[in-house]
Amino acid sequence: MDSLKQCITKETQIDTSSIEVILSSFYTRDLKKGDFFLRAGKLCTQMAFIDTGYLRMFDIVDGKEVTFWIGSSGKFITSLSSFVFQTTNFWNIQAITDCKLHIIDRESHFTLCKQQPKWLEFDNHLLAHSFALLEQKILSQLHTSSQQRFDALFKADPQLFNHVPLQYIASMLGITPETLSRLRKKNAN
Amino acid sequence: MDSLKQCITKETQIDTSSIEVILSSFYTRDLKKGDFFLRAGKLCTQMAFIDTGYLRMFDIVDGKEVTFWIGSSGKFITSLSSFVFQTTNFWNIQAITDCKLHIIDRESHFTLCKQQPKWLEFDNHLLAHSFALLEQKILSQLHTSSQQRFDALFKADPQLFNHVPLQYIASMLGITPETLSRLRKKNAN
DNA sequence: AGAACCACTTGACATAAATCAAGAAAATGT
DNA sequence: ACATTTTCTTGATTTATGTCAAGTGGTTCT
Repeated sequence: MDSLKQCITKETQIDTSSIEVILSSFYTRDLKKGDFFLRAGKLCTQMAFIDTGYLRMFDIVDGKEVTFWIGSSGKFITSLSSFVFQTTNFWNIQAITDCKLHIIDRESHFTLCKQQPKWLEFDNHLLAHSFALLEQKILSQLHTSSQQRFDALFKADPQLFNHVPLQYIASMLGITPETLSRLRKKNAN
Repeated sequence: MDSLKQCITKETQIDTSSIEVILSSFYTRDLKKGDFFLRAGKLCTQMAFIDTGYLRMFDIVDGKEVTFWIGSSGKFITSLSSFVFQTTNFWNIQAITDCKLHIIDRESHFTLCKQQPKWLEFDNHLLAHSFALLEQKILSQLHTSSQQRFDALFKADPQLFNHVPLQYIASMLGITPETLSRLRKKNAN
């Protein structure tokens, strides 16, 4: 759980005993490529920290899969509104590669929130950050070209393109696989 | 505050004294067309229920205004992550028409959350709903055409087009004013 | 009321991106 | 290791949308 520990301690000053309590609320689970972490229509009762691997969050619209987000190591992944508010979740979350996850259950999470102020603080940070990310994503969809979105993503996480089927990346950028292929070619020259 | 009362009671069963306490935490404020409810760079310490009028939430990118959302009567408007987590807000919120708002301050809000379980419940609903809205908006930007987004908006709120400058609506849909003009023409025939 | 401004529309044209179709490359299963 | 399937690339073409420019109608201000 070293990576998770780092992720938390990077964000907030925290004493050894507290971090240990927090870490002990997580358990580790391995997913094989293709396994589902969550399916549409279910309640989401778990939040996962991605130790290694990639997962994608997608919806099926008019029979087509639309990838909303791809999570990679060092990030948390969950269907946030369902996890927090127990509304019906409509996302699918699936492992794109073999994954190692550190998972916390909903009840453990809320217990921790009450008992460990530092976890509450960290969780608040996570929530605010997630919300800001969504807003940023919308903003970029509203006024940037495919080219610009590709460039930004490539700069932010070049490794992604080596580990994840490009069709998912294309979908996440709101473009077709063909267009992504051409942008990549341009980028290489 | 009748409209606000209705908005809350529509969502949850609540006794008379509780709703009165909640309503008394709000105060009313009028905005003139063009007035700002919030400016980028500030902390957001207020959440507003729109009794009458329209407001827009926008950011300035590369010198251009990008409208993120337009709020109309019966909705709440605030820079949510800033209001909840006191992170720096980067949205501008401006009255598009004269507006009547019912406002609650951040401290009052958190006091209410502790003292009135029904308000906490209602707030949870608001948060979950907001989050789901953002997700939906991203999804629609990722896989629908201008035409489809226009149709959906026109169906959801035809009145909007009579009260709000079309350039803001265009921006919110991620298209140019010219394209919106042509879609409207098509729609009329 | 008139001047100035602003918002919207329209047309001509340019461009980005989607679609369709074929083939190459890579990954997977046996 | 081979056959099969999936994923990616490439080219030709079409389509949707953006850009530029001009003109119209409406609103606001003094």
